[in-house]
Amino acid sequence: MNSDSDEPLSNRYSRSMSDNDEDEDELPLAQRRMPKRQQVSPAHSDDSDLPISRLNTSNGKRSRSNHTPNGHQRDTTTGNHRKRQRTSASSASIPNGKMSGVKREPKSQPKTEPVLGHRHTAVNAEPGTHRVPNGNGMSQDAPDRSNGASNGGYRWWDEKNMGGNKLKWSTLVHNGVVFPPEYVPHNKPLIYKESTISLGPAAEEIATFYAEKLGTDYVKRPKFNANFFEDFRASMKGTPAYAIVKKLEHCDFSLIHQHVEEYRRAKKAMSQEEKQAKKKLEEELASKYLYAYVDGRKEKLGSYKIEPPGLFMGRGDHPKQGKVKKRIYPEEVTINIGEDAAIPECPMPGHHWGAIVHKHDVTWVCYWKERVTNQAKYLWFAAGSTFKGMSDHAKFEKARKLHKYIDNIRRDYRNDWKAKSKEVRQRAVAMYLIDKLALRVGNEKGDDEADTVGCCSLRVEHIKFHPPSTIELNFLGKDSIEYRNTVEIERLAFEALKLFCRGKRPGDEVFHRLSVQGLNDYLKSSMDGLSAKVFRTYNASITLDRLLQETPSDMTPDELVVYFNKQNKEVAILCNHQRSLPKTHEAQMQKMDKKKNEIIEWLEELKRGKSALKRLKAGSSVELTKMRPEKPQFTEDMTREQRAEERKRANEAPRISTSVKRNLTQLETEIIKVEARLSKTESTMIMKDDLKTVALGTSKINYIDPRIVVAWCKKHDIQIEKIFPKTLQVKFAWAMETSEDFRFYEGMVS
DNA sequence: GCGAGGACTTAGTAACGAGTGG
DNA sequence: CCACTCGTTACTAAGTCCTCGC
Repeated sequence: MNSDSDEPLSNRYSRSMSDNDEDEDELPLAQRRMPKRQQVSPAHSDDSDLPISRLNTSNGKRSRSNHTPNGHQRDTTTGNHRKRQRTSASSASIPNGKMSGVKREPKSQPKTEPVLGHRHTAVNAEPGTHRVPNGNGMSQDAPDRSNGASNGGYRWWDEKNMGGNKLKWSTLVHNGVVFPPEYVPHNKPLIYKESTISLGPAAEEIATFYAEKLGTDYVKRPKFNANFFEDFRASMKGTPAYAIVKKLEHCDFSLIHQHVEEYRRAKKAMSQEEKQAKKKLEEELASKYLYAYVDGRKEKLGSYKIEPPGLFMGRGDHPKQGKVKKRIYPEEVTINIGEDAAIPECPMPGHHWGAIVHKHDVTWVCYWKERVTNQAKYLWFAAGSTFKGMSDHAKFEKARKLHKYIDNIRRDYRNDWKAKSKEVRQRAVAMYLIDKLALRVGNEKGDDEADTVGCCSLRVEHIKFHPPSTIELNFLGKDSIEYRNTVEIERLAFEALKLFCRGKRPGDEVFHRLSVQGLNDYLKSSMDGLSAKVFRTYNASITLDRLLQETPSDMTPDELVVYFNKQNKEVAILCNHQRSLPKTHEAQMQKMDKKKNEIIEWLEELKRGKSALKRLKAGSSVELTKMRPEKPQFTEDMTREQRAEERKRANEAPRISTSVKRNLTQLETEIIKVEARLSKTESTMIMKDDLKTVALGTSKINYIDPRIVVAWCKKHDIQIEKIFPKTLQVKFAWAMETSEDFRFYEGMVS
């Protein structure tokens, strides 16, 4: 517990206003700085305080929906204590919102001299000097010892001093990036009130974006349609269509939609050779652009393509969904490259790069501003690159380090639930929720973004209290994914939380005194580099590590993989990683159910036969009735469609009763086999239904220390490819040599 | 000290294509 | 062999966290 005197005056002031007062009129202060507190000394901890899996909660039900769980929008006139209006104001800071022509430097100045892109004029380097040997700077092909690795097989994890540098590279050479091709009009008209309207190329392209989305849920959303139509109509300005096309309801995109469908069909129906040719073309392009040289090493990029134009597909209730994302031209793009490297030729004739910079402290090769959200977009290196690998490794080492501090941190936040200062109490309860429930921290969001929340931005309407100490959380989190969890929490935290909500309106923030910055600043005082997101990584990884320790020893490899996925699922549920219900899920379940019933039917027949046989003398056999599906009757001249039709008919036809003979030994072995098949079918069904809305991949890619997986695979003699697909093996190349003894929370470098 | 925005990670989904079982 | 499933990859939106400039 920190004493008042340790605090800056500003905090004391805010405390005097709020301490122990649960006044409903209490206004959030603009200042939400947290007091510094004494350093927590590291200590080892036991295995207590595991995060509680969502499965064990009284109500493990989770669902997903596209609407606000609470069914209503926050009252912005009364209950809005949130800082908003960030982006709208900022977009105005760029005059006219355009960059073209003017070579504009991105706001943050590079450490090295920036060079505004004047039509590929080489910068800093005198012509012809300090250049990589050949013209394009990509000649010195380092030998690729990589085995498909993204970084030429460079084993950075063998180096003494990996990462940690402010400067990320000394030399950077690449060939630039590729732009989406110009639009080629198809001249299919729009139908408006039953007459055809030919659109100019600009409007036609936008209409085509929309036609591509027909059939999806997006076009059912009023906001999506309204935003689209506004931009669509604006694109018609100056053409005759502008005077005619006034309402989306009267627009019929079916001719364009037809064209889109035809194009899709044709693409699908391409011959093998055509597909090959296309693939080859793509590979040729990739061979020029997909790799860059970092300090002389060949490193793979994540992508070399500027995003093509289209409609902005914002998730959830995004205010800007449906708006048109315009085509990006080189003038809007900033290239980051080494001073000595040749400046890549601008791939679009008649255009030039927006700017060329030499920022050694960042890892992107190109940057532009996306005009709908005003967000910066970058092209980065691939997941298996040295940059990403090092940073991934550092992320997990940081999470492992947290283990040394976690006991103290938990002890402290429990103590702080009783603190005098409300800010301290709010911070302590928020930390508890972040730790226990693996919640995201929840930054403030603007009015021009979907209304989603995390821990710090939780509102009163998101929590229900069920005494003595159970809370029911229901809110939309990242990507507007619903978080729904009813969970028992510690009594003191429950009481504190209830107090935070007392007298507030539904739209008020629960932790109105707490800021993300304040929370993270405080965490840093407990452990160097600690921030809220580390808890998610830590709890996800340590949960899996511990669960895997309990692996039964008598499992077959197949069973082990199933077992792994089951534990992986626990982690995914902890992190609330969801996916949408697969469209065919219901049908698949029905199919499996049918199969299961058929197995049961056959099993009963076998058992009936067995008991019948017992009444007969040894060596005799019995007649059984086996139901077989009808076989499809194909003829030579049948078309593809006819064959499919026939297959379907046979499948749906009543099964044919056949008679088979079995003796006792045959029966007994078959019963065992069929029982095994039945149990496998049943467990697959349960698993499938369990996982229908759970996404396992996200935790595997982002939260689970890959060394845990590698160690487990080695220990149980499971091939790594059963757990990690090829791309993950490349991404986690640094973890592949982990020994089977590896434990997430032991033996880490401090 | 604060807000804006820059840099980077994390996220779900659509498209693709390899594997598989009838 | 062929259709269908399912795992994988590509894509890009949406978070986190920190720095920068006022």
